[in-house]
Amino acid sequence: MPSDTTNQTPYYVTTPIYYVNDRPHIGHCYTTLIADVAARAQRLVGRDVFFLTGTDEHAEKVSKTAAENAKTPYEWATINAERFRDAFRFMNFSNDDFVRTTEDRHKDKASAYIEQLLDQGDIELGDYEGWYDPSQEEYLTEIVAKENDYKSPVTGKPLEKRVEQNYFFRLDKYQDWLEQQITSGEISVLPEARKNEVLGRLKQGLMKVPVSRRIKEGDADWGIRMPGDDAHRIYVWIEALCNYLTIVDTDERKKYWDGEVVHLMAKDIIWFHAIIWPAMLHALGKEPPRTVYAHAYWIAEGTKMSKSLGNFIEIDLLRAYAEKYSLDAVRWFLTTQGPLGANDADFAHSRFIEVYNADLANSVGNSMSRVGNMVHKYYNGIIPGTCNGEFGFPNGSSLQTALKALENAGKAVDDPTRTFRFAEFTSNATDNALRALETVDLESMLDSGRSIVRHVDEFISYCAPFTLAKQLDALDDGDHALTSILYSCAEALRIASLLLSPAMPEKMAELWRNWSCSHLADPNNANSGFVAPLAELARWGGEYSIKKGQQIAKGDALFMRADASEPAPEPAPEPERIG
RNA sequence: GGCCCCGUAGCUCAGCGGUUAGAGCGCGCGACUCAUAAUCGUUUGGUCCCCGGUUCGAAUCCGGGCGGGGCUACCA
Repeated sequence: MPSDTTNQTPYYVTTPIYYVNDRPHIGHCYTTLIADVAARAQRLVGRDVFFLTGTDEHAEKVSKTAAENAKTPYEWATINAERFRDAFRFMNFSNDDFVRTTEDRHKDKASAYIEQLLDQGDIELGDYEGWYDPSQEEYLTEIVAKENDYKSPVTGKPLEKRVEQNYFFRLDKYQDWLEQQITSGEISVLPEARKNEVLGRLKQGLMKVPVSRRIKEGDADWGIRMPGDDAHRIYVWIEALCNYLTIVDTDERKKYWDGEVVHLMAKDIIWFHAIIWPAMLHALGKEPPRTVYAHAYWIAEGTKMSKSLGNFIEIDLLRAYAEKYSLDAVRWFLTTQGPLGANDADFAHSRFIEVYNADLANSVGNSMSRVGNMVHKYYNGIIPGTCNGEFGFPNGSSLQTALKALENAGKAVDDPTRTFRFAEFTSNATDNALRALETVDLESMLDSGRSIVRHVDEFISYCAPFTLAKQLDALDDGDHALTSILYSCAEALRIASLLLSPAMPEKMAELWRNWSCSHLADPNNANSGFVAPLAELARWGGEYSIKKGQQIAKGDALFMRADASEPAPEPAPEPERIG
């Protein structure tokens, strides 16, 4: 998509709603972070964005742990939902809403959807027969049961064959439709590896899926009752999926479901999102999601995270990293080094430092710092003039003058015939970023921003404005040349900063304050929204460009270089918490 | 058991039939000094997991193997 047009389709991005009994860890933060970066990027583009996350609260175990902690299920869920809210606030996520499945706005609509499916015959009563593991209180599939010799994989006790009456969703009716939708890409299942997995499994055939649970003696009143049958409640998973629709199923928000719907999640729950949910939507007469994107997992210092090892990277460790290296650095590391593809990614301290120094301190931060410093040093921080960003062409002389200065100083000039076109370069980078964004390729989107930074660094080394600055009196055109060079560096970095801002909103807002750039509705609030779409903000020499006379303050280093020999941050000792 | 993915430079990965296989990072060297001992240039570095096959030609397609990982529907 060329940068001079703005996609007007509303953009709706979701994360799974998180199981309230979990403690917020890197996995929850990562999925929500990529949703946040995508949402911020789309808002920057100028689209109408709705970004939803929240908590899934009607699980049976929630009422159990609540009882163990002498709380009602709702009180317990509230305490834990707050932990997610805290974690997400800390991560500076820009979600437009936070759904709790215990809210009426969700329950009422979810219940209505199920009722509709019942009325239509898409949900019907039937018998569920399976191998029950009494010790774990769960059913195992025939295959799993057989593999374990019909014994509990956990306790080794014999499994029981049980029959239970349940309501079933006729998923089997939608096999052909699903296959067509996914194969054709109408529902885009990403990454490709996951799409193959889903299609492969689809070929094995679909069964009816149980969508209710019989309410047992002594059960807490928790969850949503099956419409028309108080003996059952809606199975949490089925009810939970409905959140994506319930929360935007209002007059004001329905435009988001009619727009581009993108569901993000980790790979373990792709089946629910790529198969069961689209089939339910189709049965309800709603459009399926446009994109179902399942990322892989984080591992910790080369080791898989597990409950038994207790090595989850929890929010407190991320807080410790943010404390030391800044939150935006953490966001950058997670976004660019994360498991967005099919392979798992490693959260390793040495890697964090490497990436922090290479990408942020030495590249983005340093480049902005050196340019700011030169404007400060040579022009008292006031941009003396503008430039079209073209160097080395016949009608210009700035680069030639700069090279002359190098020659006068007895310095080597590598290739005197080089040319630079910053307007074109930054516009291409912007287009590349937009193209990457369409497939949620955030790493490559952000790299487009960084490519501008690299280009600026290369340009500075090539034309050496600092050498030129020492000969302003000796060269006729010296001042004009220096002005052109510094302006172009600053303007290019300004455009780079826009492309980097979805991952690092606070740091880029800081740069804009230092450089007096008015991109934000409120310069002091990085979350206040952009004053224009990217196509206008990023136009070289356009309305929002750096102007003659604009103040460029040196400011503090955005990312101070990290010392690799220092020990890795550790989570602060945790204050007493329930759970 | 079934199905799927991955295995390419020290690390992370791109390339998926066609000139001497690439990028970023790291390492070494040179240059530079505006900048956060940053930057720029450049070198080094690879039986493209193994064995067979198809082809004028394979990292790329096919078959088989080895190694790593995933999914297999009621924990969420």
